[in-house]
Amino acid sequence: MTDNTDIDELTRGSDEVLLFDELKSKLQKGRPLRIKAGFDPTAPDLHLGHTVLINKLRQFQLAGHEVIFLIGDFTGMIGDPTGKSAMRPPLSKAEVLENAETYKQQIFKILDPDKTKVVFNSDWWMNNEKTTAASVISLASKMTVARMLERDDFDKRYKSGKPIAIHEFLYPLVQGYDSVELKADVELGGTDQKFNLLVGRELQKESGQEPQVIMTMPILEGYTQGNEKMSKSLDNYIGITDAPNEMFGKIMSIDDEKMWRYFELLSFKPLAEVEEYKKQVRGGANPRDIKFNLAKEIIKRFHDEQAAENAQQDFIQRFQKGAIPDDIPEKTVNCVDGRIAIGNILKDAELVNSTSEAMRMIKQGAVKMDGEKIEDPKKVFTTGICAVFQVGKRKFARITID
RNA sequence: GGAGGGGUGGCCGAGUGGUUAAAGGCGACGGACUGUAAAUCCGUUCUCUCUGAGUACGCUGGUUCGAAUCCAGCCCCCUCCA
Repeated sequence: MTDNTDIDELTRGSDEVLLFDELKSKLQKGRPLRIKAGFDPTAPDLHLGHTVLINKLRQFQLAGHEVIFLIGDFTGMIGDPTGKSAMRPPLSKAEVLENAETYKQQIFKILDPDKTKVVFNSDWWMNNEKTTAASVISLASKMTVARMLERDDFDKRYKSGKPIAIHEFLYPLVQGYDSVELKADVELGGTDQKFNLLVGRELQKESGQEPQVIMTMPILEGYTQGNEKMSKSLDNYIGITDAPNEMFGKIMSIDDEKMWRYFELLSFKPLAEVEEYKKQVRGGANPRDIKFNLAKEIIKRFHDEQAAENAQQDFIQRFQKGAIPDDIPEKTVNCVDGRIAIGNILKDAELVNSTSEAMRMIKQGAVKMDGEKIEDPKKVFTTGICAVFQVGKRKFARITID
């Protein structure tokens, strides 16, 4: 079981722990704690941002605690308050189970399947005598509007006159009640979840349970410029199913400052070792080489050691020595009358999104064929050619013209 | 139910009859420089059969030689009053 010297690692990277002393005393109980974390049922396509929380679960798991992975298939219907009101249509049981499988495939690269309990909150929210409309109203009676408006998101919207739908108030209550149902000792969530997690504490107190400790984890920034959160819609994410080379490249393009954040939140290396890296950089080591370690560790986690090694070699070949990578996709494009223009080749091979973009790329000197720059945007090719086409530094395809 | 404000390109946001594929910013992309980092500089950023053409400013229709800009109807969003 965890001893107190581990508490720094256990709370590593966390944004807030409420209450820290309660966590300490819970850890001293000498029994495995019940660690809860909830996930949306609709987005089983995880990226590194999601894994910040999962990594934290892993830490608790390694320390001997019981991890409860809650799939919010009922709360998912309400839709977490984000301003877009509207209930989301419920997923069918089959869809939920399918998504759960996808989740498992992904999270078990980090968590131990034998020690992870996966639960669905529809189990106690739907078709269950305990939770009738009357009990929901009773639950709602435990919270006041003023208290609800303490939530930052609600507060801002209320003050600025933006609408808040009534059902949005139910979300924190429902999520909070989940903690009662699960008798959670600790609940993990993103910083944006703080309010919801606190509601869990309140409701547990109401029902005579010792309140859960809440630990919020920061939202990981995307790997591209700026500090926006990593998300699919901003296309600044590193997916955990990304191919090794892609992962390697993305991690290498993180800027040096942000790299430390990634180390703190994503690496399993002890804090002391990370400190050592920082010292090396201060002493003049090239941050790129430190970043190599990060990239390899992450790829090893989601692929394997060999893949990580290969990705690094490929990276060195490609970017330090300017070679063409060896795992480039094979594409075949068809021409109409035995002829096809360069713009259409690049578009059909998905190297660009439109022929207009192809034109621009050529004008900007970004297009190469077998390493030779293509200057003529109207260049026409005929059947039977097979060559490596390149757009910019990253996009390659071996294209056969058929 | 009444009064008012608003819907513009990935986002923010100018533009109130023509020189507007639509200022500016952000983001993204390409090039230079590098460590495919950052910063910086230059360029690009609707589509197509690309020195030309076609679409485009919530939707539909109208006025006009010409509309994102004017008119009518409709849809959606917001504010205040009840």
